[in-house]
Amino acid sequence: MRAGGPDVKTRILTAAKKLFARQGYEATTVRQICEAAGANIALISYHFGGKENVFAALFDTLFPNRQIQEAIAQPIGDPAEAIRKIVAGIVAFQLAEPEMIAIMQQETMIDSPRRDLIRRHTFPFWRHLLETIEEGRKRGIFHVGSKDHVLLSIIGAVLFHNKLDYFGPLLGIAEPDAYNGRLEEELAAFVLRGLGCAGEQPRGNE
Amino acid sequence: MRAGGPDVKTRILTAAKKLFARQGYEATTVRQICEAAGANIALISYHFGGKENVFAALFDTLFPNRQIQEAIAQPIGDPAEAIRKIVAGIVAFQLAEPEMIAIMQQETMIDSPRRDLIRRHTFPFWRHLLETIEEGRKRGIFHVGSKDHVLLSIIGAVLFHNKLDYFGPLLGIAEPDAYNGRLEEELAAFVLRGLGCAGEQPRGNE
DNA sequence: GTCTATAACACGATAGAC
DNA sequence: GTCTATCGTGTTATAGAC
Repeated sequence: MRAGGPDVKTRILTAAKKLFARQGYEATTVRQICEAAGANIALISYHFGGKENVFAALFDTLFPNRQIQEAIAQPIGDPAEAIRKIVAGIVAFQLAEPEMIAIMQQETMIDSPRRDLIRRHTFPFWRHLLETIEEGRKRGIFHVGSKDHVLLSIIGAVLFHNKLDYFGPLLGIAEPDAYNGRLEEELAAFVLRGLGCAGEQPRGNE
Repeated sequence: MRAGGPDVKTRILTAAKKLFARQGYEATTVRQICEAAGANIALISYHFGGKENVFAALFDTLFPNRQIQEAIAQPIGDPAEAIRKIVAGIVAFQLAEPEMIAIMQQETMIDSPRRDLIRRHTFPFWRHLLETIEEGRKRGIFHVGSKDHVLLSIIGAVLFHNKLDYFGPLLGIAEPDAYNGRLEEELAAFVLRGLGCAGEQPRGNE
């Protein structure tokens, strides 16, 4: 990234996002970030006040906090449709900011000093998902044993999709997948079937 | 961990496993490991030859490499039953060595120098899962659009269950889950429904 | 606002004594 | 096999010049 484009703060944020996502927070140094951003090493301290504040700034500026607030403010309505919207929202964010989801996942995996920050940003959305599951079960639309466990299954299933490249050596070469459909439909169908949603028919093998 | 128990190499491995799982590889220092193991700082170099070799030793000694070899050597048979066995195997390992799965997940999330090591240990098992999905689809038992994407959904759903504590603040207190069943049944049922396995009826809300 | 130079410290690894 | 003391390096952060 050359110094000609956006301002320094933005360049640092963009570079940090990319490196945090690829290497993890701990393995990424401020030297690396500044080099990638075409910025001097001292500018992280000057503009943000340290590496950890760069991390926090990422979630304040690039996480869809506002969209989440709006989404959870609306009544649930049809639980199956609400699930589709939730899945579609995650897929859209994954498409717009894949590194942010990667960072989020990393920080969920360890007991880091950033854990609470991540929770503050994500828990409202996950609470909305949990309430949707409860509503669907109450109405007899979803049929699951444990709402807590099924919540984890759904989050894990949806978020893990950005690890397709990790499994590249296992897929692709031998017998490429003929799938050309839209990811969000595939995912929503899997989740709704997992929820025991009767209306969701298994897809045929065309 | 006091020095009275197992030998030093074992104590170091146990301490490293715990700290890697909790904090991540990069955030864990050899000083921390040795302190927790009741061992001198120089003994990691002497017994293992460095921090990275401690990591590799963990997967050589504590990962169920032999069980995996045996499991994938057998013919698949009934795909639905094979899926149940795969899920049960993961749940059993998660019960026996939860830290190993946590470490595995972390290293899957980043592009680390340990990535290939993890792949070597885990890919045979994931390949077995993928082949089971293909077999079930070929027989018309499973109905999914993309075997690659559904593979990721399943792995994500099953592995993410060790993050129940992370979501603790979201669950439990307000409206505790009445679930008392066995996790492996719950998980296998979710996965098989997700696979569009017709025989798998949605569970009732008892 | 940006840079150089450096402080202050933690890291992994090991030489050498026992 | 275990320990102390230390080496060399890399880290974040910042003082001070411009």
